[in-house]
Parts: sequence; structure tokens; C-alpha cells
Amino acid sequence: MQSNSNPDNYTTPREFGAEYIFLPDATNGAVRYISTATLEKIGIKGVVTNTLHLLILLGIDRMRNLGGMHKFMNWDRWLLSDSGGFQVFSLIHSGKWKGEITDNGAVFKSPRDGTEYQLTPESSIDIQMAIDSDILVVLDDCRAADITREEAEESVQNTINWAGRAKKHFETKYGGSKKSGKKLSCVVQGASFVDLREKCAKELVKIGFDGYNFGGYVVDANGELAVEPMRAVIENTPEDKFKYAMGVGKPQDILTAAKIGYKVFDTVLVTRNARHGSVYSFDELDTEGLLHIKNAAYGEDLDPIDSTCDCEACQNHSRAYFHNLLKAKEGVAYSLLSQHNLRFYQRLVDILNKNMEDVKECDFSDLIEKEQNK
RNA sequence: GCAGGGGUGGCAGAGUGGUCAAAUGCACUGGACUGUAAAUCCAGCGCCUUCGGGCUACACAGGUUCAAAUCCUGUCCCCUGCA
Repeated sequence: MQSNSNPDNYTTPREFGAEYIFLPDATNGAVRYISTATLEKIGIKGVVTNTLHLLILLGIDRMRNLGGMHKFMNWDRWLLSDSGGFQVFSLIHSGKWKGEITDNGAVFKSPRDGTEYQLTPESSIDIQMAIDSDILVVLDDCRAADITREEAEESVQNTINWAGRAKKHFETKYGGSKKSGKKLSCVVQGASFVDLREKCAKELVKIGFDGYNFGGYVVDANGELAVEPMRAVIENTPEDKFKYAMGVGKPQDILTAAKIGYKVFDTVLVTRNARHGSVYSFDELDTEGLLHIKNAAYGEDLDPIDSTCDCEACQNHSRAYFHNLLKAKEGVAYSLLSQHNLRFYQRLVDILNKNMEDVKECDFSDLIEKEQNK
């Protein structure tokens, strides 16, 4: 297979998480409406794939036969695989799918055809190895942010137990990180209970992982980021291991998490917002960078979405073009706007990396101003 | 010309005496989405309002009735069949 060209001469760095990195979600092996070549062109350094959804789409044997997702996607940059732990929350705990959670993991029953899919701490690792992921995540018991202490304790206990089993399986079957060349990360749970976060983190450190991820639903009922729980994870895990704030988030939330000490981020918001007509622009910082392109005001606005942006959408088309194409539900609008929002996020992360020493002191607009006055 | 059917909110289309400012869909106007079951979901959508309600409305004009989008009469328009 031919390797994609790397227009920005990007080479995969040896240390994952040494720099700030944003990973868009390629749940089923593609970022929605975006090709692999486009991801590279925009400067995206890695993607997140999903264990449960790829199990459903391809199954473990076909995934192996296809040579794993790097090869299948023709993607040679970072590939992280989420364990299916989030689907324990988003599908089972939410009641959208039938299923059950036991000491042994989770069973998901698809409402499409009734097929049952089981994820155990061990099978999740096996599937992620078949994915050919660079960074694996152990299965965790993810829950909503507003659960009771009792539920949070249960979530933490399952998460710790499953993490221990996953690590053991990863070592005995695949020889661990050294032999496999892959990184194994775990997820710290505990909802909004800071002491539970601390306990969960400490137990996971005893088991030992290459990275520590902040898990759970990251915002409370008011949409506020879970700052104190996030801090507890950083304070109770080794400094030299990468920290991944799973599902974070809005641009401001990424900055907040970065200040706390997280380096790795992902969120579905970037591309979902694009499809829904919420696009980002450094021209609109007073509205947190967000612009609702479907609003009537943009029907004849011939300016680009972002005058400072070098993406295909901004270089070639106006706000009015996307306003009207979205009204007509034209697919190319979903594609180009997703590309634009991804480019915005990549630029944001580039700014964080350029100002790594100052991130803790700066607020959002400071960093942007610094970048624009350069 | 005769016979039959029909004219409802921006559009399509329910409703056929009171619970109808009028279902539903589309369009329109906002909003929400944070390890993707999401090209999804929520709200508003005659005018006014002190949010209790008030007013004007179902082609037009009359009428019956305590009460009419719904029944009657006339007018105008549209469709189908026969001449």
C-alpha cells in the first residue's frame, strides 16, 4: 500500500503526550465526512477509534485479515483506540441499548439486529490489538457526572478490577508495552467525588500504566468542566506519564484542562458542530469563537468563516455559501465545515505548543492575540 | 351548459356543530450538543398581553344556533366527467 504524503513533513514523535495533541474521533475508522488525506493536510497528528463500534462493524477476525486500522485507513500517524468504556455509559447506563454490566465486563445488545457483543477487560485488549492501535485504553465503567457516591464507588471498583485484569492480559499475551511497542493507558473514574478520583488514581498507579486518562462525563449539569476532579487525577499520577482528558472539549475547556496539566484531547464536538452549522472562527472571539452559520444573518455574508484560516473552506468560499448549502443539506458543506473546524482545533493546539511555557498564565484571548501579533 | 368534487395558517394536508388559534409534515426563527446510536435533539412560529387572558381568523357576503372551519343561501374561483 502506498503511504500518504505528509505535506507538513510531520513525523510521528517518539513520545506520545509530550506535546499538546488533539485527536479527532474516527469512531468507525473515519472522521465523519473527512478523508485520511484531508486529515493529514489539515495537520491532524492522531485519531481515536472505537473498540465497540469497530467490533460491530468489522469484527475481530476481519479486522485482523484487513491488517488493522492503520493499514485499512492508510493512516501512519497516531492511532488511539478507546476501550468501549464510554459506551458502557452512553449505551447501557443511558438505557439506549439493552445490556448489562457484571464483574466480568459489559454485554451490549444491539437494537438493530439483536446481536449481543461482549467486552471483557481481556477481549477489549484483544480487539484493540487487532485494531493495531498505538495507544490502548483499558475497559472502564463510565457513568454520568451526577451519580450518587454509592454508584461512583461501584464504578471505581469495576474500573480498578478491570484495569488490573487488562494489564495482566496485555503483559502475558502480548508482552506488555516494551515487546508490543504499544502504550497502555487506564481511565480514572470517581465522578465528582474528589476523594474517589484520588483513590482510583492511586490504585491504578499501583498497577502501572503508560498514561492516565480522565474519564467519566466531563461536564456537570450546568455544562461546567469538572475542574477539581481533573486536578485530583493529575496530582495523584506520575508526572512522566501522559495525561489524556477524554472527551474534552470546547476550546476553552481544552485550555482549562491544559492549565491543569492535560496534554491529550479529543471530542466529537468539532465535527458534530460543523455538521450542525456551529463553526469556529478566530474573528469571533467575543462569542467564544463560535458562529452559527445557519443564522439568517449569514445568508448573504461574502466574508470567509475565518479571515485568518488557511483551510479549503475559508480559502475558497464565503459564509453565505455554507449558510445556503447547509440549508440544502449538501454533503460537501458537512465535509468542508468539518475540515474547517478541525483546522481551527489544530491551530489552537499549535498555539498551545508554541506557548507551552505560558499556558498556565494565559487566558484564551491572550494566546490568540499573541499568535496574531506575531 | 349539465352532473359531481373542492376552496383551511408560508406550502402540503387533517379536522366536518362546542374540548379549534386549528393535528401532522415541510419551510422559517432561535438554541443545545464535550472518550459519536446524532445530516440529531429542543423551543418558537396570526396579532396583543400585566402571561390570567384578550382580539382577529378556516375563499367572500349574508343567515341558522347559546355556540359555526364544520349547517343553510348567494357570489367568486378551481378540478373531474358528460355535452
